Amino acid sequence: MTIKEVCEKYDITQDTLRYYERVGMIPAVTRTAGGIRDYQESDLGWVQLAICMRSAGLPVEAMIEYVKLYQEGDSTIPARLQLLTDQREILLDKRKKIDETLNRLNYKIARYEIAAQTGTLTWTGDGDHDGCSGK
Amino acid sequence: MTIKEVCEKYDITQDTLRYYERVGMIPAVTRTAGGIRDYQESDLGWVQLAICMRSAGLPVEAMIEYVKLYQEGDSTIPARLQLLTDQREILLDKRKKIDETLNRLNYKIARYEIAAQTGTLTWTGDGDHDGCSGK
DNA sequence: ACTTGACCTGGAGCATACTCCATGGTCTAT
DNA sequence: ATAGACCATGGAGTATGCTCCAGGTCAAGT
Repeated sequence: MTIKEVCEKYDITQDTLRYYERVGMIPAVTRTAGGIRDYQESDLGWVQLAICMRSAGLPVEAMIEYVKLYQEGDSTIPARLQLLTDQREILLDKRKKIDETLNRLNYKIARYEIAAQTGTLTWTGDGDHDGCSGK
Repeated sequence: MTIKEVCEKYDITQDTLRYYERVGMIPAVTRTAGGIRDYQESDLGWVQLAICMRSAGLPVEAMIEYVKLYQEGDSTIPARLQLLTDQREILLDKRKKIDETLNRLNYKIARYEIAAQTGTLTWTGDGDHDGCSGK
């Protein structure tokens, strides 16, 4: 599979894909004799993983480390497990923050929907400036 | 309340707080006669909101726009409602991506926990290179 | 063999969001 | 009224994660 096809498949740019490989976020991709990338299934697996991790906002650095450990063989399994659980923690935190912000947004949106009718914002009067207090 | 106290209260640096004000992510903070920031409750409300939105990863740009609209008065209520719902959409998407990545991480972690015992990774044999396929 | 389009590399450039000075003013206690 | 702590501003610098060339190579069709 050419880089162009992979990019279309995953909706990502060629530059990004080459960048991922260059920094070591994915292992070196299979090449033709002429030096042109020819993605195999296993290469695609890494591409998918990289895209998935990045889409959740995990640092490029973490993936680089993971790939590095992977290439060092089975002795790094405990280290990889540690890395994965660390990243999971980070994502759980992140999701918590998002949920908090969603609560706040929902509260504000509810007030704004009323305000859009009346033309003026109603106040809770609890010092909640513009509905910003969250809670 | 001085900038120092606010920073300690919200665990943020003075530079960041001044930056937020400078770019317009929060409205101009109350000052003493000498020009020193003296945060009032209403100022704190905005600080809280800014920190909350940023902690969820919403762009600084969006907050700047929101504050700008807020300062233009009630006529911008519909625009503000729109902005808030747009940002909510973004957060919902983001949470979805995180959940997908968490699923994938959980799957990998489960396999690694077994691998940490046996010393080798077990394979699903479905072309799921290193458990990367997600699904 | 030649054209043409896709691909290659290395390196510079860019957007976002801070972060870090240097220089100078404010304030409080002695 | 002077030290010492804290604060202000403007601007430069940094980290992250791409993104965009320039100049050259590779490969498929004619």
